[in-house]
Amino acid sequence: MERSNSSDNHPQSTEPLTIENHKVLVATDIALFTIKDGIFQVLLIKRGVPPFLDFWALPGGLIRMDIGERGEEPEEAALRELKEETGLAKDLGYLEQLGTYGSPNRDPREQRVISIAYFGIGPTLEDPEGGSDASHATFVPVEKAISDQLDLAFDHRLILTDAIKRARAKLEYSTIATQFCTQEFTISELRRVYEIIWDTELDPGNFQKKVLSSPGFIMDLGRNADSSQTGGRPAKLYSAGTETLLNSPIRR
Amino acid sequence: MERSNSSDNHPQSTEPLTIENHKVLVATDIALFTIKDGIFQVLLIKRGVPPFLDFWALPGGLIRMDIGERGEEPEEAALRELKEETGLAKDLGYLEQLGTYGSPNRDPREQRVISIAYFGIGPTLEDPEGGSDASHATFVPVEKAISDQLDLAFDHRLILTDAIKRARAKLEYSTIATQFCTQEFTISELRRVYEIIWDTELDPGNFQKKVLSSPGFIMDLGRNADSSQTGGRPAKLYSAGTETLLNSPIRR
DNA sequence: GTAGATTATAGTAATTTATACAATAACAAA
DNA sequence: TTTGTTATTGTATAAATTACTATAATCTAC
Repeated sequence: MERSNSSDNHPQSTEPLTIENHKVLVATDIALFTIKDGIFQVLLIKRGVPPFLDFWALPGGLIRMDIGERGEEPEEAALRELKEETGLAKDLGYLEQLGTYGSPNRDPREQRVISIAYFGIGPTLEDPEGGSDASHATFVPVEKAISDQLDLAFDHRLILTDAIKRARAKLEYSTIATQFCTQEFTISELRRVYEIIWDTELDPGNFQKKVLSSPGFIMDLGRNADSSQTGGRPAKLYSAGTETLLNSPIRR
Repeated sequence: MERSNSSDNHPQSTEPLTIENHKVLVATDIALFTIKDGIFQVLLIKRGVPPFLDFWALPGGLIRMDIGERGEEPEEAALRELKEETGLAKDLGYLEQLGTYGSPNRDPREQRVISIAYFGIGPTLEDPEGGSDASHATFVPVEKAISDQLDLAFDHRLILTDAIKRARAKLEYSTIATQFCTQEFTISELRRVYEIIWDTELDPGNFQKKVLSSPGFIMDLGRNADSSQTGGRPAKLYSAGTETLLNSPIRR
């Protein structure tokens, strides 16, 4: 229940607080994943301003109240900041809310800031370049990003860890793997998405049968891929199907 | 990325905004489920103040900044409001974040309010009673709660619909069903949780085997339930196990 | 006490699904 | 044309699921 009168008793405080005192800043952050050079990677920016100057961070920023009648939609703010900070031009293949991170001490500055985090997937993109207030934006292998090698700002290591878990879990019971592929792809390319993100090997024949028996997962384009680079029998080309959830999961 | 200087250009506004202008109110809401009288139910309160006076709503309220050093943890705020509004004394069996609802027009009042929604499960509780600012709190069958019979405040029908989906999905691959049971329960009681929430019938023998072959799902207490009320062979008593996720899902 | 009803639990055969691996197909390059 | 490579199909086995049967342990009615 939400109310604008805060006239009730405040046992741990003697000063009466106005409604204004309960307001907080709301930011968004995106963990945007891709597969580049055969490696599962996440988009990070290098911070150019304090706090956490020169630390790496997920792209994001404050929801602005001067856009639209009553401020931005959170998802809209996340996409705007992503484009401002990374110069990313294309639309994302996938975006969903990951969760909200709101611990009182997650931001060291005076003002309390909570963040609505998003989980996104882009197809292999041109290497983005730093925009407005990011001195650098680049894809980083996820293993490196959560390792000790890299200093991540705020609670972004926690957010990123959660996002990686989400990605690995969603591969199993949803069709999001197709979002890591180009618009036209072969079943082998789709299989390699699973192999890279799960760090495992899958049997090509069994994977083929499983994917083809999942209605709405992929659509046969009736054409073959060019095999002059890869060698071997040319593979059929497919595009992403219409279903978002799999009726029976892909197993590791 | 989060920053406290908002010195960048604002294309859709001429007035420069201070950081204070970007702050918003943050509320929490809980969809708290239980099984009562053999029916899947959710805890609702009847609002006693505008807006949405006399509408039904999920328990919740603003995160307070005058509790703790830098204000409350969101989850802490959700539990505090739940207890204030419904008089609920016991601890919950389960609570997780559902998602954040932040559309600019979700609250009709002047101040923009976003809400972090939670999904919770309580064992069959004594009927709660209205507390501080709730004129009435009661469990309502979920089908009735999302039907046209009931007027729900704000976007609480959307939140509740999402929460019900989450409950139905989580039964399949997690052990949360045990949270709908009393501390000691029989396998039949556990099966009835699935049957009630999924509105389906499950084969008792097959369910038994499935549950017993899922490591960490339930723990045998070595005692039998009293069968004088139910008739038939007395069932073994179990308590919730230590695992939270099932390796192989319970199917409908 | 016994018969019948009721519920729990165990067992079993048929079916379906998954897995491991072999066979064939379609190309490129030598 | 032969060889190498990858894609795709097939197949035998293993495992899991499903539908159903059998047995066990209690209660109630007589």
